[in-house]
Amino acid sequence: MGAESAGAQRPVSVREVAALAGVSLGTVSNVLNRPETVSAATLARVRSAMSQLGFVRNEPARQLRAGRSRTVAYVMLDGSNPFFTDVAKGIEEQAEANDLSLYMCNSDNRVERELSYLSRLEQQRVQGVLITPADANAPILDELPRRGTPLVIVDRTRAGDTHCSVAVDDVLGGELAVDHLVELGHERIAFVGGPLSIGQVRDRHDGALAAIARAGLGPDRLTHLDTSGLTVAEGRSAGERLAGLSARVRPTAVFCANDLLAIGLLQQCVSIRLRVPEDLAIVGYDDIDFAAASAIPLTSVRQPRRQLGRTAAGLLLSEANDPDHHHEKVLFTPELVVRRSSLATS
Amino acid sequence: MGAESAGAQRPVSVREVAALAGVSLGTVSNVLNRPETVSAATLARVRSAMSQLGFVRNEPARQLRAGRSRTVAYVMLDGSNPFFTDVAKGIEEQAEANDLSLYMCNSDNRVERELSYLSRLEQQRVQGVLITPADANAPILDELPRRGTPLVIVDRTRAGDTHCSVAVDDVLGGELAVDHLVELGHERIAFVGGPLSIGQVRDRHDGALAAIARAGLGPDRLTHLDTSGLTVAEGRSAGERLAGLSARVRPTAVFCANDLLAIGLLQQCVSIRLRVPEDLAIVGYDDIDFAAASAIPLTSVRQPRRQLGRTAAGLLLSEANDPDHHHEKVLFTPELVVRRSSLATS
DNA sequence: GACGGACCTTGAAACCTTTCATTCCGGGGA
DNA sequence: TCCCCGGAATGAAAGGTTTCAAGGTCCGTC
Repeated sequence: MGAESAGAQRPVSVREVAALAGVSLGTVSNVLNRPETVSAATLARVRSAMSQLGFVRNEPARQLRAGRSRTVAYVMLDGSNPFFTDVAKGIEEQAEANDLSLYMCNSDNRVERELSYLSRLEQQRVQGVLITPADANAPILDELPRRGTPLVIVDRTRAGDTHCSVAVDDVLGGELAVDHLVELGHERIAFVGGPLSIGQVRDRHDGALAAIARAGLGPDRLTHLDTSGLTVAEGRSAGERLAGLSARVRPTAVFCANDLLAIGLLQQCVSIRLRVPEDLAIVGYDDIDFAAASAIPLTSVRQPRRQLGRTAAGLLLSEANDPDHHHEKVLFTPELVVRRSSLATS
Repeated sequence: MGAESAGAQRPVSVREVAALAGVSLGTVSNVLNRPETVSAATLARVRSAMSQLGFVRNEPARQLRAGRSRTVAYVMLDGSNPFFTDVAKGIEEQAEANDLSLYMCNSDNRVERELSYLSRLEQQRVQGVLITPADANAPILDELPRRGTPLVIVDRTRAGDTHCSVAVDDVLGGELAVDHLVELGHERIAFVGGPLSIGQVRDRHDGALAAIARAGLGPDRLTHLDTSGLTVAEGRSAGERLAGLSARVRPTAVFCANDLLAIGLLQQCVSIRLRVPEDLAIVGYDDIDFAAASAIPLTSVRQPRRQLGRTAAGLLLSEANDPDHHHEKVLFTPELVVRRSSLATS
């Protein structure tokens, strides 16, 4: 059974369509690309031949001839972090509006995968690449545009005016979070997140330090609980380490580098009956949808995710199509959303 | 500033590499595809010419000549549902192991987007398509394979032996969930989810009904709270509707068609001080990572997500490469994971 | 010194589409 | 009746890569 379906017969080309319709290749092409120049009768005949044969345009051939593709790509840092899938939605909106396909690739925070995707995309001759890089200083990020593939950096920036980039002010975000905690009277605060090699983490940490300093507290008041990634599991493990400390030295508040960490941490706190926010106030970062839905609704630093994506895609299209495009760095402002996890009320 | 960077100069072709290295086109091609047949000296010369000129292989041209691409695609139903991104990871593993690129597309549950992606992918001549379809009966799902693009259905099945598919027994999953609630003594149960046009929802509902019947309860004991989608927000709104009922008629337990709904519902319950599980037991579906991390850890029906993806990709590759491939339907068994949200203990 | 063979390299053809200068055709105006 | 014109259709060329049969070179052997 099903044996007859195995044969993937050679696909139909314009040549065969032309033969069946009794016209030349050029006419078939005109039907596809400039139907208004073809007489009604011919149009109908060719179209009927197409559907009769099941003709499908060969995009690679088209692209080879045209020299440019109708595709952009987004290489995201972590496909299972809702923050990035939301950014991707913004990109998608913009791509759709311009009749482009969007390919999403997930580097999963691994530099070698990022490299492999970028090289593949370059070979595909995509119209441009959006990327949240694992390593913002990777040389490949320079090479692509130099060789003709526009590239926009998303959720990161980079010194120099070699790229467009769209980001959110992570230092400010860190300040907002810790300012809030300081205002609530906390004086022993932990920063949970890592590795610091991730730019976003470093910036948020710097912001936290700045806020501590501005509050007149010593830098020793900000403990750094390092993690090896920004996942729920890592948050849980940070929670264990925190729980191991005696109440006297334990921080009274935690600022997590993202919401996944915060959610993991929160979960661990709940399971060991550490009260949030009474025993430990928690602030996350990103304000993903799950933040509001977690054990104790999470105070978090919100970033304009959709808009980030839309803007980035817009810049990419400009770079790809506008001959006198100038690189531009857009920096959005984050916003603190206060919820129960940081408010020691009733 | 930055003006000199605008020029996307014509990319380098093998022809220029050959000229610089002083060899023929064929030799350059050999260097790329069969380096072992080229003498060491020539190899070095050609490679140096390549890097000197910044040569990048033109994949569309390659594909045109070769007649097949090195790419597979996954069209997913909802990019912001962690379930699907986890499935995607499984697919990715398999693709990576076979040196294929994976393109992810997000149909966002909209049939017209699904159609548009499928048609684009077909034109791209991808090696095959994995899809979790919005409409499992869409005729396009037949047309693609008929015209030569293998297609595997993920997390759904379909009558007939026209496609490979990989799914999880959703009817059984529904039974597991409701069996559990019935065993706990619940006799007024609600099923939250919709629209029923989504196959997964229908099957889980059917399973729930079967369990109710098997327990000797009338079908009226299973209320259906319809939703217009499977999102956190819809779950919240279902929670509001539930809260509007007086305690006498309100169900004592809820089975949600997926975890996003359950998380939204849970959040709503917490905020209106409906106790979970004492006043309302909740069971979700998918066991996404956030399920364990939610307000009250969520009882949920676990599906082997990664394996689903891996297996599906494996079938796709078999269909694309094995001349005597036979269509196969794989059905995995779900598993109930019991957590606090359904256990009325201390 | 000629021959066979191993090892490299070559060049033309093919993949499918699009473009564009050219040809064809019928009709209206002079 | 002839010419010209516009609309419609044509066909060759181009785009970058890969394949493959054929050609070339060098060495060892007889």
